[in-house]
Amino acid sequence: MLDIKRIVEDKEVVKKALLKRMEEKDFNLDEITDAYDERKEKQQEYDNLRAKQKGFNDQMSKVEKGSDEFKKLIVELKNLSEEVKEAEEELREAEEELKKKLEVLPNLPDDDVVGGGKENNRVIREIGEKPEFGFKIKDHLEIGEGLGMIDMDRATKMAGSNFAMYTGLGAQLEWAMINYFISEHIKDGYKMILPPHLLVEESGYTAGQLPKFKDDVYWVQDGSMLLPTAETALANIYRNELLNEADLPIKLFGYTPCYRREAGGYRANERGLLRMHQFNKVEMFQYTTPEQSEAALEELLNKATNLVDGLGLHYRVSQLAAADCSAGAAKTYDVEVWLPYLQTYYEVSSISNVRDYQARRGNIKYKTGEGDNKYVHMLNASGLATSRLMVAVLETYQNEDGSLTVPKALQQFVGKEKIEKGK
RNA sequence: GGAGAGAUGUCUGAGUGGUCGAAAGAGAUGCUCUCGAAAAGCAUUAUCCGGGAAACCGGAUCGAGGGUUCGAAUCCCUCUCUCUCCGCCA
Repeated sequence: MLDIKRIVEDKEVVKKALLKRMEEKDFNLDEITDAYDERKEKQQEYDNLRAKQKGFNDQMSKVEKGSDEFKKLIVELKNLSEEVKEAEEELREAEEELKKKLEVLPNLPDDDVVGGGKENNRVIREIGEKPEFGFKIKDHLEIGEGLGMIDMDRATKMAGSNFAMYTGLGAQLEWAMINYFISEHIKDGYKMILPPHLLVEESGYTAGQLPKFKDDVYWVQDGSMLLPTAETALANIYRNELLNEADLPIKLFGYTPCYRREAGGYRANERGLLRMHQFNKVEMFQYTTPEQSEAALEELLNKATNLVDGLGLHYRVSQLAAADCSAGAAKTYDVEVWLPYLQTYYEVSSISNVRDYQARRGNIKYKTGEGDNKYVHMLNASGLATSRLMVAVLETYQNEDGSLTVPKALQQFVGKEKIEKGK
């Protein structure tokens, strides 16, 4: 949620920032400031009427009940009461109207974020080299299924399309990655969280996924949603709470599966583990002061790339153009690993500074040393999405004989250096 | 799942229709005292919206939403959550 005052005071600046990620026809700031003025007016009317009404309280308490004077006052006050109720209703409507217009606006991109969509994403770092193979390589499914690590057919039988089942060493390898990430985050002083997976609607709203993405999440019968990412949970830990400045930054990470309907459908080549209704992800999260958040974003980026480095995969880091950032993000980096079979880079981590966007939606503040209450800044970063990394690991570490070398960092967790057929 | 009790400010907790944004205590902060600290005394101590340069003024907020009433923290209804007892169960 954007700060309405910012829109009122700096309309042109806000407009210019939004134009980096939206087309002019898709938003209208004048409508918003009009709605704000309308609300202000309705509030004034209501406040005045209420003040008048409350002014009679003293008098009423002193007049004898049932006396002529009492009866006379009642008649007058009944009318006033009606007016107050009308004004209250109008105020409520004006407030709702303003909120409705305001909450659909995405965050303002940072100054150093370029405008436009995907095509303007800027690769800022490229690490390692595309692996060379002296043989015809297989895709991750062929390797994984060949080694008994993944069973797509049976997963589909029990769950429907676009679900995967990890079996045997496949499950162990997936879990090894999670373990590896967890141990690194703990080393870095991040606090581990295992949150609920079913969340109330309000949580989706605070994280910024609702109302926009209501068709992309799974809903269960009593009105809760299955979280599409641990971020949704981690962004709600302190909802409606007041934190202390001394406690910031708060650094957390959580592991959950991510459940997504992927309502848009699939591209033909996104087979196997690339886009699933359920995938595993370790998510990092920080609550900071406004002054701390930019450094925190860089810290999270470094943590994410360190993990990919540890796996020995080739990857690049992109800074996303405004329209490619998720709605809440002011600035986003993507870490994309190289997939040898598809000959393309795929996102395994998205690192975003949402600044106070989620904090406004969830009313999350901190008390400064001076005693002011200010909105916290919040940052989220995958650290990392393991199911997609599995694709890169399977393809990058495949051997000509169909076996798989286990990346060094994972060997202690898998208990093997190599995965071979039938062994 | 059944029965009951409850939800008030940073915390504990009083408040059953008007003078209540809310007693009292704790905590915190400031001042006095002190070489310093403790103790003691005094003072201050919610957030949001609107107006104002400011002092300050008006309004909202006592779990959430609705209702009754001229008037609601207080009465009624619904919901959420917490606690106790019983049942059931990883």
